[in-house]
Amino acid sequence: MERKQKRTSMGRRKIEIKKIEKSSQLQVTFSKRRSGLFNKAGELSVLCGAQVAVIVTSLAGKVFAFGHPSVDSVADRFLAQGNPNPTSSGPRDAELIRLQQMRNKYKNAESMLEAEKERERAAAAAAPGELGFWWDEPVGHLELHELEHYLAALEALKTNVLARLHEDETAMAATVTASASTSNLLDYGGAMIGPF
Amino acid sequence: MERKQKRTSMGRRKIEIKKIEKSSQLQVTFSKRRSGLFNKAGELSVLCGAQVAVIVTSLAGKVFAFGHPSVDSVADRFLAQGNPNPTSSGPRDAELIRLQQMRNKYKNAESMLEAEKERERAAAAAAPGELGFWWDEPVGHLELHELEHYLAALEALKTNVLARLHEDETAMAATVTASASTSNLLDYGGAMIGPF
DNA sequence: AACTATTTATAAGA
DNA sequence: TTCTTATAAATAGTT
Repeated sequence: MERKQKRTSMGRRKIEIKKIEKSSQLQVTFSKRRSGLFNKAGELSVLCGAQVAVIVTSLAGKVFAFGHPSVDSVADRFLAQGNPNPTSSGPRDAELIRLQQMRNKYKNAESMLEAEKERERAAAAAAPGELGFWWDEPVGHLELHELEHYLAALEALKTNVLARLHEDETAMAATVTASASTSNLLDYGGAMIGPF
Repeated sequence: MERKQKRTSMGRRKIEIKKIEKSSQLQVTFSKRRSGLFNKAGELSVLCGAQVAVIVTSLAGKVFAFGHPSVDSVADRFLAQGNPNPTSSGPRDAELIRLQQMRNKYKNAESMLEAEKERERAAAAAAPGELGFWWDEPVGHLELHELEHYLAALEALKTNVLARLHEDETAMAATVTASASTSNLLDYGGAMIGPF
């Protein structure tokens, strides 16, 4: 079909990866790129059967999180197989009980998202070979206090990550160099270790 | 400059977003897209001053996580300002004490990454206007048990997220529709709520 | 929110 | 895994 507008755009231009100063511009870029990031995360998850979780907090304190599959479905699976008898003792079981308690507490707040979850389950059922699908949660104005929970979560993850790394110390040492040298993450000053 | 090779590639081709069956190709795609995802996350973080955390678990059980700024530096900041007197009581303080304990435990395992962290701090110092930089952790063979911790972390996050949402219930209801309708995440069956 | 001209990310192939 | 190349996607600047 014919075009009635003259060319109106200079098109995309290259930008430096540095903090955007203009607030309005930052806002729109944040929105666009956050969408893009979540989309990429979703594609990675689907294409590779990977579990993905992304958490983004804007300068203004708004928090967005995204993940696949749903935390709930996966948690259920692991709790079911790893903890047949919640009252038995031992460190591992204690851990599981705490997890279970956490889940119970969580379930109370969960009901309000029941509709959303149901929709997710339906979508998941339609995709053969997949166990569940994603959750994508937004959080309102996040004050500093709320971030504590976010940090606690990452803290807990990292604790486990580091403990695990300690066990595999030797293997890790061998892979650090190779991976770091090929990572474009270094462009931003980040360090990359792995994979192994 | 002249090119001596004949054209050798058909170039990139469009693919469907569905699970890749061929294992070798899945591996390559996982690696490339994981890099791309982390890179995007880093750019978003820098461009918009956003806090970003990404966790990816491959089918094989390898886990990669990435975040900005470092969990540690941000946690320190919030603990310091939110909990001037850890021995005072109340629900909030109890929460903080538990968090503090978690951090202490974490610090024990932390030392082995000291070198990496130092490098990160240096990089952060070189970037004016930034508070810290990223951590990017790999974890070795992650068995089902280890995933419990990962899930517990996400669980904790979600608990808080949902509790927070409950407080802002009215505001949320108004934004669900608008956001969901413009999200390409729906292409994969996901539900998007927010932002608000 | 839509529109393009470009820049980026990447699927294949070597 | 790494490099190349052709193409698909993402997105910066505009309207």
